[in-house]
Amino acid sequence: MAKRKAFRIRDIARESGASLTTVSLVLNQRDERISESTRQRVLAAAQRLGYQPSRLAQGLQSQKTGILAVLVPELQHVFADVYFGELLSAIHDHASAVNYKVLLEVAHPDFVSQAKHIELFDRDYVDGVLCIGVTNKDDYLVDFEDRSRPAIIVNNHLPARKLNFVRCDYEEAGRLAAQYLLGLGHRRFGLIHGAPEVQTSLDWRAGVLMALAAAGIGPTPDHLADGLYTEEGGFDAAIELLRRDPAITAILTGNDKMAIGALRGIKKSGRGVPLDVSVVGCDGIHLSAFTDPALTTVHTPLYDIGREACRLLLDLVDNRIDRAEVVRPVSLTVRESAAPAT
Amino acid sequence: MAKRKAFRIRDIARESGASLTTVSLVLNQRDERISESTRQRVLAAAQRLGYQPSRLAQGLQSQKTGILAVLVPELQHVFADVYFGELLSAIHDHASAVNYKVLLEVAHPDFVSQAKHIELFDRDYVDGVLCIGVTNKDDYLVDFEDRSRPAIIVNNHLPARKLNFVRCDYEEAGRLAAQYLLGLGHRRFGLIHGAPEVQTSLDWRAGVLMALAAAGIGPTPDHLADGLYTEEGGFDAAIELLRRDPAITAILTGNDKMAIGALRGIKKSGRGVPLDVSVVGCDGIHLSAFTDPALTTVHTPLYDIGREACRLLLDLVDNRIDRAEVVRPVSLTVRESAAPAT
DNA sequence: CTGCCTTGGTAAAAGGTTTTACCATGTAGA
DNA sequence: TCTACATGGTAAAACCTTTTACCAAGGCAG
Repeated sequence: MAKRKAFRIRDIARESGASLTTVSLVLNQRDERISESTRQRVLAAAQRLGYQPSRLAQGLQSQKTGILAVLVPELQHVFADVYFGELLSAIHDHASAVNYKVLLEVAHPDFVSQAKHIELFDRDYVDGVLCIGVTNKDDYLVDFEDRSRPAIIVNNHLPARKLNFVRCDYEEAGRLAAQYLLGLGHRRFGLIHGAPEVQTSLDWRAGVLMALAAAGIGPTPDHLADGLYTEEGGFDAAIELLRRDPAITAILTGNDKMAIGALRGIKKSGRGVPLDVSVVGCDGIHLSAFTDPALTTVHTPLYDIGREACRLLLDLVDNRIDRAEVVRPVSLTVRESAAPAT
Repeated sequence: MAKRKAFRIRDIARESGASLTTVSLVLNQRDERISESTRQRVLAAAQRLGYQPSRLAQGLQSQKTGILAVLVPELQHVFADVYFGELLSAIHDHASAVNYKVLLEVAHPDFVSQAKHIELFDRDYVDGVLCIGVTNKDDYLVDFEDRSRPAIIVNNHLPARKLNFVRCDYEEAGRLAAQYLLGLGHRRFGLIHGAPEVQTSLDWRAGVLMALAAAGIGPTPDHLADGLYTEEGGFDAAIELLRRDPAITAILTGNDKMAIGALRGIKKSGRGVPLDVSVVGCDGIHLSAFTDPALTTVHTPLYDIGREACRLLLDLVDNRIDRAEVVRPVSLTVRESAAPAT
């Protein structure tokens, strides 16, 4: 079967006996000047033929593509990660609700070295970009400081750059977790943070340390470990922290994956959670409710963040706003993994 | 800062003193008839201005979009699932290697009821579609039987429909798993299969039952359970199967997520793996190597399948082939979760 | 009867690229 | 001196839509 060509505006003009212009005007509701009878004839023909305008031609004319790109980092199994998955779902949901399409891009080294992030705009692929999982080392983001290429950093920010962002308050997240554990009487803490080139990782750590300092507690470098944002990393870090200081009674982690790893690491070290060691995670991913014990964590509204980022990107694209710098609040979700210090 | 317009072919024509045609010919290497000096002038100008052709205009002319859609089912956390993630990674990798972009679509009820899968083609959004996670109930797929809308079913097939597919041999997967356990001396089996509307789920089950029948074993319906392709489902199913027949010594599952759930369910039922009950999974996802005990499973080459599907879809798009029906072999990965029957 | 305003509609341009068909100019052969 | 044919290049059409500018016909006032 040969390629059946879709009907074009010309076909429906012929079919309805009107001109191209008339058809276009009717279809776009710019039809103040068209008589009702003509309008009906055109509409009927369009309906009958199942006409759909070509996005290519529309885009050429309007200089809009109707497509947004989501730029994800090159990580082992990015697309199998709940964190990225949640953001991606939110973005896709909102985009398709407003008739936008979502293009997927992975920011691997070739992508940035060949300036593909610019090509996305210059070659008319997309109207805007959502960047997720960025780090302070992503220098190519400088190309998005310019208003000419609308972009939003999702759930992160780069202090050194003037970029739009929508994120939640990771400093507050750290503070909440620490204050909760302080309230339970803990005085000896281990911190498992994520990759230090990720700004929110630093924010979270700063929040924790600030709260501890306010309580007169200044943990040594010995009480800090990088959990790489992974379960394995959290596992190793927990074991290492307890080895360095066996008197630790509480461990805070920068995300839930590391907390899940830490749970296992603590058990492996021969201790119980929360009886010997309390754990407080961060993010509130679905799985965090199903660990054993269920994880006490700081809930970051990832889905909201994704949707809001998408919404604001479109505001940027359509020039309804100039800048976007949004910080959303976080909240503590108390479950079973933290208990009073004994 | 106002929107800085990208340079167009007209700009580089003016800049190099050549005509639009000449510029286009040079840039597309259709330049047998252009003198070397003109060629160099054009190339230099294009380089200097950083010219990139508009895909919108190119697409309008060539009637090709350079974009492929990936259609994923509407599932809780699709984008956080290793199975879909692996396929998505493979598809994206191959597509971008050959300069195609990947558009993301979720096949929720509205999407199909509004025939958005057809719109994707008729409105010139994409050149082809890759369908992952389809079921025998996805009637809209009938619209892809027609050659005019190139599509490939990824790692599945629909016996009732004449659709292109690239998948692995799930019947063989079931057979391999069963034969391995038979070889270890097991005679009493429990089967945890995936959703019955998924054809490969039926294939796997048929493969297992065939191998068992060949050994003179005909399990009753009591030995079958639906694990919904999820960890929770596998957990529940394992407990239920062992309740129905406490003499079961081996459990086979249709994917690794269910196997991971089954591992926990078996322990919960007070038995050890593999001492009391052996388990063999299916797929060989990354995580399957890190369970305790490490999972013996049938490896399905998901990444290969995804890449091959993408490759063949492009062959279809460019009319290099007419049909694609590919079945890839699977292989057993022996680890620790299955042991000789006692 | 002339000029002007409505009403209903259309021709043409613009958006950016590729491709087809054609046009100069120069050279060689007869 | 003319034909024949390379060589090097360009104008214009085509892809499809939206928008701007314009036109024809009818009605009305002056």
